[in-house]
Amino acid sequence: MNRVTYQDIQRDVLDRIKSREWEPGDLIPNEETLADTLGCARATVNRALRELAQAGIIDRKRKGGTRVSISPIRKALFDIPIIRKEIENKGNKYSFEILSEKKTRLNKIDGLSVETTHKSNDVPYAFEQRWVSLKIASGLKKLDLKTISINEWLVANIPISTGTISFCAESASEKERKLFNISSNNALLIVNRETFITEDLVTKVRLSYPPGHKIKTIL
Amino acid sequence: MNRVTYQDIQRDVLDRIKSREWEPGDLIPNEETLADTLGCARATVNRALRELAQAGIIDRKRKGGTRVSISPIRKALFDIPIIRKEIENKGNKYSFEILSEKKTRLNKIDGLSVETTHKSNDVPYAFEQRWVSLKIASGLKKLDLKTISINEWLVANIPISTGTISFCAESASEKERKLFNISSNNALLIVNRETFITEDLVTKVRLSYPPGHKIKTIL
DNA sequence: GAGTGGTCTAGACCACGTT
DNA sequence: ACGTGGTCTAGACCACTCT
Repeated sequence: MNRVTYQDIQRDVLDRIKSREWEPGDLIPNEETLADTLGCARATVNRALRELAQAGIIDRKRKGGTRVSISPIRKALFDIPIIRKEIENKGNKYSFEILSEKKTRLNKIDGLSVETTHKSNDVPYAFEQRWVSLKIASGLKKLDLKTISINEWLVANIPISTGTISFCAESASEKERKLFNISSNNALLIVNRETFITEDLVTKVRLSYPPGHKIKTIL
Repeated sequence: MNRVTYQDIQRDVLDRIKSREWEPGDLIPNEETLADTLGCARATVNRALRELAQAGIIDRKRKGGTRVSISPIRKALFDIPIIRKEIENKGNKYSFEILSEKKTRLNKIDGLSVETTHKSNDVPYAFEQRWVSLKIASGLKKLDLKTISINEWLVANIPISTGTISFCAESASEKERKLFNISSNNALLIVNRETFITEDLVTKVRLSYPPGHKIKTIL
């Protein structure tokens, strides 16, 4: 007699939804009933359903019960990798080159503006324009910059942060056309990121990828 | 005497990481020790840490213990909205126009290929090229197509699915240039999606957005 | 007021991975 | 072999929200 696991319960519930035994909008049995039916503790049912609710498959309300989500919010979870790892995971050699570096102010905050080219097997892979708050960058030595990229230094040294990210498409600038050696198809994928530590803007990045680059995920 | 909640524990752990009491790579106390220290049950600590691990803040291994993540995988969670809602949320009027529709085969499966323009206040907002499996599309009446878009019908009627999504940038085709009325800056943001129900490809979509369109999220 | 999910507890056993 | 996290249980009390 095997125990019923929370994953068993999730499979069971998903199967019933797929088979349309429970349709979108339907109320499903409450935790206690399910626990009795399935022969397990209520806490186990709770964990199974809580996670399904997190995933947007079902909606739960105290007293209101649990329903199959009517318009499940499709959520896509992206991993934002360190570019070095992204390249090395493909079995290629990573390198980077700092094109320029100067002090600038952004929103009246002193910072450092840096332009970097990330390369895969010595071929330009992405172009990065970054501003870093000086308060943060002060911990960043010239020596470090020779060996690791700013972003990697940041993620290794700044454990927790929040921020925004957005994707868009732009035509390549003259500089980018030269860098990526492109002519006709000049549509670049642009990723913009802003990172904050408790209200303070730490760094702002614009990454551009050459035509053909894809960012993938699983729904 | 208030009970210690799993959220209290999460705050406590995050504070210690932010204050660098626990630095990236450090081993943190095991569940039992933490439970004793904080004065709560081990299960409560477990839930708190399990969720932080899901979020990529810490890494956990049986026997190996729990460490502050060295290179926290930055995860970005996107909501994939129904285009109609995306437009209506901006306070604009949604409409769509079916440009073409014909039977085609994809990977030896019979299906329907449909091209649709989604409009915001009657201005083209996105161009959709979609293939839908006929097995699925058979439930989709001509009548339905007049009132709701295919995608909306699908999310309302197909509760569970998995799939992939990817972003890239492409130059506008002749058709897209005319549709969006663009000339010089012709970089489009492209979203490709494939949706499966238990191994079977249900629908495959390519959405193109005109220059300037952004897809945003919070880290 | 009553029903439902949300959470905590104390104890137990198991699974994995390091040693 | 042993230490750690992973999970289940049975019971309890609480918080929300619908009627």
